[in-house]
Amino acid sequence: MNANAPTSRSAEIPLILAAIELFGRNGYAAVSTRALSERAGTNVSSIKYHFGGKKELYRAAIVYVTEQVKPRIEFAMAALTQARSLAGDDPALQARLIKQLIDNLLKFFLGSEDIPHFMPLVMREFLIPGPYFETFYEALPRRLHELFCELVAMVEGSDPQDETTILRAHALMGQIMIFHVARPVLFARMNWDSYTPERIDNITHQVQQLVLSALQLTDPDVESS
Amino acid sequence: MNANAPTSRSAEIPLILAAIELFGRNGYAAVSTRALSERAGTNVSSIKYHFGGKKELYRAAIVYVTEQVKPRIEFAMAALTQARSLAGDDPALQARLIKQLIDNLLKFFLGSEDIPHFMPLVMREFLIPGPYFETFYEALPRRLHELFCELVAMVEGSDPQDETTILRAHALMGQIMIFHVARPVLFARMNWDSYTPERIDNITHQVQQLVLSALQLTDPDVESS
DNA sequence: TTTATTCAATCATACGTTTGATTTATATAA
DNA sequence: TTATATAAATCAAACGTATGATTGAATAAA
Repeated sequence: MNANAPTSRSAEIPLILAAIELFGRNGYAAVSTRALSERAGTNVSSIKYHFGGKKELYRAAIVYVTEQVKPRIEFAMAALTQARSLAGDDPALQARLIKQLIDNLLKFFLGSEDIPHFMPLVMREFLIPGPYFETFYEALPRRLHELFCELVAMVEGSDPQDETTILRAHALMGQIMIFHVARPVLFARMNWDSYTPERIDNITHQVQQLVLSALQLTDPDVESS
Repeated sequence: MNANAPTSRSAEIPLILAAIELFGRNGYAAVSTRALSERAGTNVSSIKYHFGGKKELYRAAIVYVTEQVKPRIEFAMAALTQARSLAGDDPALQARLIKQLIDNLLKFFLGSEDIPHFMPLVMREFLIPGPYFETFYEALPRRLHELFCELVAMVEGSDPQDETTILRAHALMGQIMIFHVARPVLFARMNWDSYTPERIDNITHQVQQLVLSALQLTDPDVESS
């Protein structure tokens, strides 16, 4: 029983990776089974054999991405829960927690990560829900959203379930998300064609300052003028 | 010479409206010429006759939407330019200007407007640029972006062309945009299925407070506690 | 052998486009 | 007004192609 024997089920992962890439770039309808199998280096019929059809391959791609990203979110949730008990009522610690989270999220959304090509697919499902939105929503955006609500509730001393808290957290998350979502617009405006590390650093700093300011926190790492 | 005679060229507008609706809802590749012509109540071949093909119909839809929305943005730009000279250094007036703009934008993005169905198409082009992104970008998002940068620059006393100003304005716009863009996520989270006027009011209020706070302005319409 | 996987070839269908005839509108002249 | 010529617009039908799905033989592994 060789665990990484490439013989059996060898076409499944290549097909899923091709699906993540092509569906992410062009959308479901614009990608043909032939294009998928060609990118994966397999025969067209392996899609039916391994998954049942094009739709099921799309679903498998979403499940795959979800399972890749889930542990990170779980980890962040756990870390936050732990940090929350430490941060307590200390505004400086709260501010650092928020800065850290913004930094992580922006690197996650904008940076070239180790799992390279899955973001477009995630975003597509995020923005234009497909038939498997539920599968995806429960595992990813919901957790992320709850995470952010916990933070806002902590700072403002409110209930993380409150409508107001959720709306405010949602709005603040928009400051991060828009840099991924409206990328074409920002790039056209700035004459950019990629997010370099320096640009991400600058964006991170500006967003951190805006969010801290919005939450009436002062940055503990900058002496006030 | 009856100006509104429905006889000649009567299939053009219905086809464009069908294109705005269907392309907006399902994306370019997922919509067939037959579906378009059926929705418009015309024959398939009128697409070739009036526009040249499916691609050109898509372009016509973008141009149409652009021309519908452009005057509003021009008007808002003019109003802001005028208001800016009045607001000057008065933080209270600046705050009211910002509140007003946020209110307008959220109503525009979330509310059921007079031109009812074009928002999904606009957003699609916004998020996933098609071959006619340039046409669209110059007329809409660019103006909106500049508008917001002007405002931020006014409040912070900075140059509207500065990278920092643009990034901060971009981030703040995210607080508004996300309520349109991540609509499926928010709805799933809140168990909503539409933006009612009350919900839009609440969202508007929260975003206004967050943006004012981020820009270190106090709301002139609320006495501080 | 039995089972799992790949492959070239084929199926019916849906696609965007095109055709050629037909209908409708407009203009001109008696 | 009516008749007629020209142009504009619509239509049913068909074109060739690409699609997702499927087949059955071939290959590999247990």
